[in-house]
Amino acid sequence: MARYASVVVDIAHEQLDRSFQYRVPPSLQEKIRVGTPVIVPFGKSNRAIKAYVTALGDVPEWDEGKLKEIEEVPRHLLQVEDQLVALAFWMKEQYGATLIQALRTVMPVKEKVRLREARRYRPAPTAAAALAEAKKRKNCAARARFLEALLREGSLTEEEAKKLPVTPSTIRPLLEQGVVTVERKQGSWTVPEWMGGGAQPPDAASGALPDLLHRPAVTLNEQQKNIVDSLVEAMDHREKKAALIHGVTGSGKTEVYMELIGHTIAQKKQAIVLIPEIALTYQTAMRFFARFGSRAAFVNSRLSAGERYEQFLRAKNGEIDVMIGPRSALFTPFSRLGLIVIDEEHENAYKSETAPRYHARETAMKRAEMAGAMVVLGSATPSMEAYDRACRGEYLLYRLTKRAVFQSHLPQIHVVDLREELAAGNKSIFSRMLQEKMRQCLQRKEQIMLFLNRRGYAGFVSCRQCGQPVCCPHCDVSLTMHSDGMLRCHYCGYAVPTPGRCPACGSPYIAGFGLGTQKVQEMIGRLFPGVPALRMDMDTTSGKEGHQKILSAFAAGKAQILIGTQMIVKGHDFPNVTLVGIVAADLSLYTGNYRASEQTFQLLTQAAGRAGRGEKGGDVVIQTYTPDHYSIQCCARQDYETFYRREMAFRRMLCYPPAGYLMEVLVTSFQEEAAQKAIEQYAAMVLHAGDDAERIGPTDASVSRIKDQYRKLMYVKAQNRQTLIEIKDKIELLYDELHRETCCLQFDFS
DNA sequence: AGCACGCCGACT
DNA sequence: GTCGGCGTGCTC
Repeated sequence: MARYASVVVDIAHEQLDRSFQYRVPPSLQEKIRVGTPVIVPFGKSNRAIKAYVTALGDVPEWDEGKLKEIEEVPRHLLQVEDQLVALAFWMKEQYGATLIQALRTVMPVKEKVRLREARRYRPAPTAAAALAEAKKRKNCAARARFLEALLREGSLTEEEAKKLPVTPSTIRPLLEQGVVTVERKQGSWTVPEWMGGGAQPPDAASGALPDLLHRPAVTLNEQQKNIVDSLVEAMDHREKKAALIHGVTGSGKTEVYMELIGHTIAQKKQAIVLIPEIALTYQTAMRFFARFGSRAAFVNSRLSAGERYEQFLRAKNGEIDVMIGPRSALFTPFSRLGLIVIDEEHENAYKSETAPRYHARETAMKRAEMAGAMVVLGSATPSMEAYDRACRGEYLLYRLTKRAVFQSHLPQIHVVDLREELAAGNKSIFSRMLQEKMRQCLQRKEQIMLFLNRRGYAGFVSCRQCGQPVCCPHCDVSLTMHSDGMLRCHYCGYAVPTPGRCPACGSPYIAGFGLGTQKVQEMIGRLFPGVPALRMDMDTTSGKEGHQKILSAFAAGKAQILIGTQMIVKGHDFPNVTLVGIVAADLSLYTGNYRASEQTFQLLTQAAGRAGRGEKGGDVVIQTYTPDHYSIQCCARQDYETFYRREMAFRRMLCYPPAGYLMEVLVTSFQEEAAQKAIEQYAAMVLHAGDDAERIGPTDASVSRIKDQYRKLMYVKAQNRQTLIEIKDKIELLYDELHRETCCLQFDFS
């Protein structure tokens, strides 16, 4: 039995973001495990606070005399929080991260900076008098400073107060006297500002809620009805823990989700709906409000921390039954969770980019298992992982093949071989077919989307003489040419004017390569003078509001052509779009990632789905230099099954996921030798691990330096996940022992 | 975060 | 001397 326990204290502050060791009294030894919530005395006043046990041991890591004793194990805690903490432990174990990082992920409320932003000081009516008083007295300089600024500005944030400078110990007495009030930004269940703002849930005032829950908002077609019936059965009898709905774009998956959520609520349980951030539109929000009224709530990255906190609080208090949001909504503290829906399950937005690099799909499965809930996945182009599991019977599998929208047709897809275009003397970036279709479409006064998986103006600049591209001195990536004549690094923002001569060999034969949205826009301008074309990519707009503006302008018909990268094909419906052009499908096909084919298939299918959302039908033109590739062929025939089989064969052959498991080990350091040495030691360890693990690398990462940090990586493949986790644990131990000081270590399971 | 500690000027 | 305002630093 362990005599000492390390705990993390349940307080929202950076400086407390570490563990403290306590003695475990004999009476509690049976009860205390890693992850157990405990009450401990803390600080000079020994106030009792809640903490979680992070480690157990028999060695005191602190002056033993100063160690305090754990007070108690609380009896009836909010089980939700404890469940989420357990989930954090699981995530740490599965994905590799510090416990603190994992806890922070599941308890996003505790964010120091954000909470600060949400707080505002305002002067009370008595403030002016208090200021005069403070000025009279000589030892109240800070007080006067604060009150003066407050009266001048009307209100101050905590940040602004700090700059004056004024510390909390000056403000506290003023708050107690009521001279100053503090205002926390209150969230509300109205549609948030960023979604068009202000509107109220339709039935909020009428109290017509119970009625709504039992009445289907729309009539379901036969397919939808069958799926709902079967899933309700599965939910009630706990036959299976998960299901996958493979439904073509526009086949009405949302209606199925709504029914299932309605059923969940009727069972007095709660539901979480995960949506890729970009797909959460005003229309979607209104549909949920229309059905579930104020029992539904949304979270979103644009919400202030205060608003988000408010929503999570409402969830904890049982005031809501449905939470809709991006992957972080998975950690909504519902205590009676019954259903998790993951829409567009294949989206890579569900994979976290920061430690713990969890996948929302896998983590949802774990949370559902803990809570006894059901997981329902939906996609028009299921991920290889999900479809593989469904095929093997781990998930129930359903298909929705009919478009629910009346009279809408699947688009006609044409594949154009760009090699033939060149042979025929067409040097334009638009094939003859695309040009012709665009012309016809413009004549019919319909709209066109041109899709390009690239950003910037003309890609990189390289020398024809020596072949060297112009690179960023900090990041070792090629710089991208922009229309203002500057070359920019997409990682660190480094910018330099386009050189007239090659920096490497001095040759004047230096020029740009590639294709960007700006270039496409220019070509459109030349081909169709006077036709308004909008462009949307990372460069044209700063922030998501800008994107929204462009999309609304296009939807309102202010332009006939929309040119853009991935972001234009996700989630938005434009009924007047009858032509979608994919300028160069190859751009996403040869990125050097083993998922490139899958991503291309998904992207093309999605882009194709944008055409003909109205009654008019539509055309899709895919331009490519490799028209025979199965991603393109299967997309053109709208044949997911064949794509899946071809891709799965490829994955099996090379043991890539989901046929095997793959772990990336990334070491970063300001000192190149340190990173190199560390990765080599880890590599040697994998070799000794024997078993079924296979090592790839180590090598420099494809971007070998970012912001002056060197990046070394290796991959480990194995037949089962546990092998990889064991290797990960060993590497973590070695890292803690030897490289902690000089390097950062990250894992990525894909 | 929340609290004690210690420094400093002001006042009985 | 003592009191209150104010900044600083620590919490096993």
